[in-house]
Amino acid sequence: MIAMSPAMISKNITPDLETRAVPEDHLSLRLWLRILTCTNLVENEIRSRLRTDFSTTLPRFDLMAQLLHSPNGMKMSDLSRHMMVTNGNITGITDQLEKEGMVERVKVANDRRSSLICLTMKGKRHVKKMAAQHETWIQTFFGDLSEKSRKDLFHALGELKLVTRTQLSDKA
Amino acid sequence: MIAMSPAMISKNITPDLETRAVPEDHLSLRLWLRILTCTNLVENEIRSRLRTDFSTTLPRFDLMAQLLHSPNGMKMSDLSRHMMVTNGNITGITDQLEKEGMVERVKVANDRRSSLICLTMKGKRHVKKMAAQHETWIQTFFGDLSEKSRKDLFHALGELKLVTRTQLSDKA
DNA sequence: TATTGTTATACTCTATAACTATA
DNA sequence: TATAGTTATAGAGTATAACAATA
Repeated sequence: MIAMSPAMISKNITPDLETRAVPEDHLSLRLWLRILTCTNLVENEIRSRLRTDFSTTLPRFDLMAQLLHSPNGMKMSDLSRHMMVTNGNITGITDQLEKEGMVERVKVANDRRSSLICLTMKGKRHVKKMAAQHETWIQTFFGDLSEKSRKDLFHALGELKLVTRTQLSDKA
Repeated sequence: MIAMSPAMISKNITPDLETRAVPEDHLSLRLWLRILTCTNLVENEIRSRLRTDFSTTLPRFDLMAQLLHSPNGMKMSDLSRHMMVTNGNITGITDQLEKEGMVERVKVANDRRSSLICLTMKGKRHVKKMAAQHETWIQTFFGDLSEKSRKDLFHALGELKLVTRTQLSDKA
């Protein structure tokens, strides 16, 4: 028989990362494990669907989705920061996408070190389709949550992001 | 100069995955991108510290942390479900940890196909140290969030986890 | 027939670090 | 000196799928 895929694993069972936390553990840890579980749950499913439906991967989709909202293109260092991965990775993903005709490196006049990564027409068409589908997926996943719940969660996570980032840069 | 590591990237700048969302995007998508950003922020830092301080990786730590709360060991299929990865991966990680003397496969009488993965004494000592340190990190990251905020967030994410899981198993 | 776990394969993504070329 | 991007290297993690042993 075929082994279970992560997407299948996410579905039909209750235990997850969180299960390792015991009641005596502190709130912060349990909170973190719950965040991680939610993320893995959704992310596994998204990765699986991107592969099945569009023969692509999450980082590739992320890069193109970033570009979708930057009509004038982005520098690779910008992409690196936005996607929270190192420079060399962006080079690799860009190389692939360029080979597939999805993006192109456009030289700029004022700084000859850098170039702008832009979607081609083909890339733009393609990522628009994927992004629309992606958003539908997310809406389905979270659809049973009331708008108020989603808004509250959004704001609470904004606070979390802020304090976490503060902590991380404090000790840098 | 040395390229920035993900941990460094996470720190000193504002833009992130979320930045790709524009105001017209729907709430669910923006919520998802924010969750993802929070997770990446913390996860990158944890991965980096596990590597630096303990020469290990997140999946390896996760597996050992799971075992810490299962004194009688766990079957590999259990670990697979808990960690939300496929069977073969658990075999690989277990092989590594067994080679390092951190865990052992213990045969059980009633089902000769499976064995229980247990922490060795060495592994138990080691993971206890790591888990304590890991919890301290998390507490620091989230430390500036009030207890009420953390509790609210915890419950809200519980709801999210529930509805997401329902959605995912509904369409299975 | 179904399950547990292993193996083999191939691939993506990743960090690190040294490097080139600009600025 | 600092920045933008590339390259080389090496490794981890992953899915897929076929497989053996057992249930």
